[in-house]
Amino acid sequence: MSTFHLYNSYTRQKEQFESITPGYAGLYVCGPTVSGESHLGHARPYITFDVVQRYLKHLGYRVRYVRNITDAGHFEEEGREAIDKVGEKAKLEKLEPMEMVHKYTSLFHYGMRLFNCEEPAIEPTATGHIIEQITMIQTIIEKGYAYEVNGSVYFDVPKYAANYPYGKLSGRILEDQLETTRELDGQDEKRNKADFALWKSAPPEHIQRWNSPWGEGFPGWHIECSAMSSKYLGETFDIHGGGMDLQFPHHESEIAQSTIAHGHPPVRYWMHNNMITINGKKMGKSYNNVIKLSELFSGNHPILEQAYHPMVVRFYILQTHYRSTLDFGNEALQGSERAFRRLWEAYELLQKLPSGDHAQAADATLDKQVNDWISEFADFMNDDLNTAKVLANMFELAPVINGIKGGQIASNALSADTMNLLKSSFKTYLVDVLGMQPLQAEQSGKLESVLSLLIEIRKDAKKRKDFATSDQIRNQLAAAGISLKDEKDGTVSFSIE
RNA sequence: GGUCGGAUGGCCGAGUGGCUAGGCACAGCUCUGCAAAAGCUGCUACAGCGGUUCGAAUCCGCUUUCGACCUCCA
Repeated sequence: MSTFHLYNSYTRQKEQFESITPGYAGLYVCGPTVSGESHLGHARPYITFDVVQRYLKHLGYRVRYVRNITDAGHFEEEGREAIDKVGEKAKLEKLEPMEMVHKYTSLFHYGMRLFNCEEPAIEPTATGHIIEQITMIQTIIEKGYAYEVNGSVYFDVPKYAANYPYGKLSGRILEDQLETTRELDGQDEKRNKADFALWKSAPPEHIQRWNSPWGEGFPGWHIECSAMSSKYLGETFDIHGGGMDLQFPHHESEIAQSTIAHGHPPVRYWMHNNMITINGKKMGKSYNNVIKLSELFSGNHPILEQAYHPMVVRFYILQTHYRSTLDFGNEALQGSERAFRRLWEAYELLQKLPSGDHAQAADATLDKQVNDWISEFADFMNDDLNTAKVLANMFELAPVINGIKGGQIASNALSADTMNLLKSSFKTYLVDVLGMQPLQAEQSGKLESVLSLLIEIRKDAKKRKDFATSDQIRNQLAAAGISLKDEKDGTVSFSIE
């Protein structure tokens, strides 16, 4: 596709992306609830939407990327006992809510940096926008779509559904919702079962509480995203992203609230990434199969056979289309690690190859094939962010690069223009758009000089046919995690794990 | 129970009405003092049963089966 198309969850079809303000793109992504440590499941949306905002930038948009931090409690609807999740956990851990929130926010940021996710332009917190949320709730009350009971405020869903397409995003019908009745306590407050809280009166034991026109309480879960997204991106903005599990009720409620408060729907394009599963089951606290990011990176978890580098995880995630479920497995991750190493080596090799000065390609067929593969990078990204296909083409190109280096392909097979295009495109898509980084950090130079000494000694030994010595050097370095490779041209390269 | 989405080769996965995606693993070969890497070659699958079609893994129906959402959740 020649222009950027993305799958809009709201219309259930691929649509051409057109921003509201030409040249600018607004992106809002539901951020983490920082009442616990980030886990593997968090990696998927934030890596996915990092690529979205990187690609929008690549296309020339000035992007305002907003991702919130939920640091106020979420709580049950449906009349269950209103428990502030943040407050509750805080008691268990004997922490101040803000102390706990700060701790997990920092850990989240740490994980995002390791994944090489660029920082959002704005990262608003729910607790920092209580006023905005109260104001929005007041507007909804004034418009007649919310009511107060005992210090709590609820959104009138049936009234909304009578006038607006409630349930369109998540594909459900209000009547069905009403039928899935379960008898729960404390439901009397709400007029209708499907109503959701905009503001909840805080019981005495509740730690987080704010003054409001309805007494002391705390905001409902859905209102924060509506208040903050409209504040920073406008009443209607381009893209709203998040995990599929947020479609209902969270995003459906956002649409309802914003539509009433502002008079029009809030979002042009809804994007939802699919879930990560472990042995076919969604990862979640209730399944007891959560792998925290720190465990993933250290390998310290019963499911894990080894530690996995953040870049391997990122690569693994991008090898799958974001709307497919992604099943986690050691074998798959280990495969990704090898594959990524190979791809990255080819990339680095490519940048060192001379482009030559021959205007004509000696192998016109290969030259055209390479150009086709390159031009497909954009086509695939434009087709709803098909990162899997982009990577597949890179793996088509890797043997070409390695072949030129290894001599199986003539150095003048590709024209100088093609070589230059290959170099720049590979960098653009692998590094800038997909956001990949090398597995190993830059070396300090001291280690390199030591290694070059050992390599020289080994070269001498090989000249003397003293293979015992040369093999000893290579084997002991290998044991230390440094592998040597004798290249065809007589040089020796090394890589450090 | 309601709604929705899947079932692809040893594993992970893309995708399409007809033209072997890709990766990992595996086997052979080339290169090499030996390794490693790299290159070449091989491995050709789409849950089952019907139907539509010149042709279906791709469309339709049924069956089996897995999952997601309906409740905090990325």
